[in-house]
Amino acid sequence: MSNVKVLPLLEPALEPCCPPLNERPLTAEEAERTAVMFKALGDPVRLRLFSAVASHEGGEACVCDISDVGVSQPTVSHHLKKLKEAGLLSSERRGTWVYYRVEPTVLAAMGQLLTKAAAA
Amino acid sequence: MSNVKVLPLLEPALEPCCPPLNERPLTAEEAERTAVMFKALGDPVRLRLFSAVASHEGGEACVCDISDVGVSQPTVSHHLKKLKEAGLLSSERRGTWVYYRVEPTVLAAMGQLLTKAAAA
DNA sequence: CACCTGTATCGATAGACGTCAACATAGACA
DNA sequence: TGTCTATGTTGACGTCTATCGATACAGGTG
Repeated sequence: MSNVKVLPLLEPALEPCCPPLNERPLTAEEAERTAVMFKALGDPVRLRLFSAVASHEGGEACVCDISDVGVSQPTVSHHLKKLKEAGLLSSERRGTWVYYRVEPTVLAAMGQLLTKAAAA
Repeated sequence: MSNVKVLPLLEPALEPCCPPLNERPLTAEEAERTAVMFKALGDPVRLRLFSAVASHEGGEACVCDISDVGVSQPTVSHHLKKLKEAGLLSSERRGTWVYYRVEPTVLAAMGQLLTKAAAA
């Protein structure tokens, strides 16, 4: 089950998933895929976890490095899973610890959705 | 009630609310404010409405121009209110119609949160 | 004034979501 | 093998939220 590909926009990988938000109205399907990513960042705890990983040395961090966000350990695990399912983080086990790292491609795509829209 | 200021990051207006997501871990308060904006775009219907406004001529649109997203009129109104409360849209009544327009400052700030993080 | 159209609000409801305690799993080490 | 630590999963519970029909409000027109 954890092997299932749920990354919403890594399949095309060439296109940033969707056009900038001001180019044309998004289709229902485009909106569905894109909303998953924004929703993933739409929770304060997830935003802190993501920021903690992104700002950590090398753009990756062990769960033990970032789990001090005021919620229980299962909740941290749950939120990291959500971020992973949204394609924003990837994880890798190295010995005892699990390391999460940011997916820069997806991050850049999201950013361009907004900055290109803001510029025009 | 509609005059109440709920825009989460228009008060500073100088700073993009928070540092890029990879500069340092967000504080709880920063995450709280920022998550509101991402959450607003984390719904497919809202994303379509926002994209419809942003891509409309002049960056603004009447509700009647964009309300064909497959949900009832009260639901459209509800989502537009959410986007407005998040600071992403502003509205103005002109005669019979209400026009919504994008708030480019906020949009750019969100974009930089992501693009600066992706670049580094 | 009455009536029509466009938009917002109210109240209810079903489903999604965040959270936790309890338990399960994976790897390290003795 | 057994035990300890780190992380993930399960199940339950309360709250939030998306949605709708009904209704209210605003502005134009007659």
